[in-house]
Amino acid sequence: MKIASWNINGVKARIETAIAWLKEADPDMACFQEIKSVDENFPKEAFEELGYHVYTHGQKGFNGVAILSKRPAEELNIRLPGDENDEQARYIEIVVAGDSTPVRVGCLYLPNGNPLGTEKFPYKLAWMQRLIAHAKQSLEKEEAFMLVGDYNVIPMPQDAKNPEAWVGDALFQPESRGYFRELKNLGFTDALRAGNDNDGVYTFWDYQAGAWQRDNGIRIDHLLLSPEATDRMIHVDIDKHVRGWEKPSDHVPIWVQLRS
DNA sequence: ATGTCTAGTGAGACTAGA
Repeated sequence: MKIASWNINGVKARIETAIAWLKEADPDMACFQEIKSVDENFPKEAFEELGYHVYTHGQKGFNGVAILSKRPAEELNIRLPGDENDEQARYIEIVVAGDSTPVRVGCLYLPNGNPLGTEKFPYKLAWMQRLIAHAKQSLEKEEAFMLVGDYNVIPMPQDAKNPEAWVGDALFQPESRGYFRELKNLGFTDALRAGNDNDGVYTFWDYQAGAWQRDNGIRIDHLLLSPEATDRMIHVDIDKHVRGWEKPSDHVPIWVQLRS
């Protein structure tokens, strides 16, 4: 089972690019972030034609997450528990049947948190604490479980081309990195780092200042796998070439193949 | 440090968010 995550930066602007990638990559499940669409306007039919069941949790203007899955959801949960006043659409989770045991996938768009000194940064940290609490509870189920998405966290200096440029940024604060580490240390495996210590592995290149042409990237999209999912991991990769396509998102897809 | 993009509003020479 191939499971992918991709911040598409607007489903309306990205529909042709997304369809081209789905046809090429043919994932069994695709988790999208930043759909920037309300549920009613999400182009479900275009994805259903490719054989996907479509689950969305959108809002007007920005944020928004969606999961496309060839297998139907046996369970669907939206919103991260822990704050009933949080209106931002940043989390959707489904469970599908695997060939042997169920697979639970949470698709998340973690708050950016910039600029520091505003309410945005404490919101990010509070959201991360809620994610840790939810992850802790979910791990107790001892399922093949994964938390995938745009974490807006650069875990280590080697995850940025120019780490010094990110020192004052919410994506690279000690608190942000600390909570990411705390989450991972609950028992998850950072799929990409399971067998790859290389520098220069990125998932995001800014639209500005020729970041893509200079390979000035950061690794902020992550696949965190529970022990049960990690045991079934066959391959993980980043579809870097998609950043060079016409009308690209500023993020690229990252995916993992699990033994079904 | 800043060479951009997306959606929304309302029809911008705009703004917010990233």
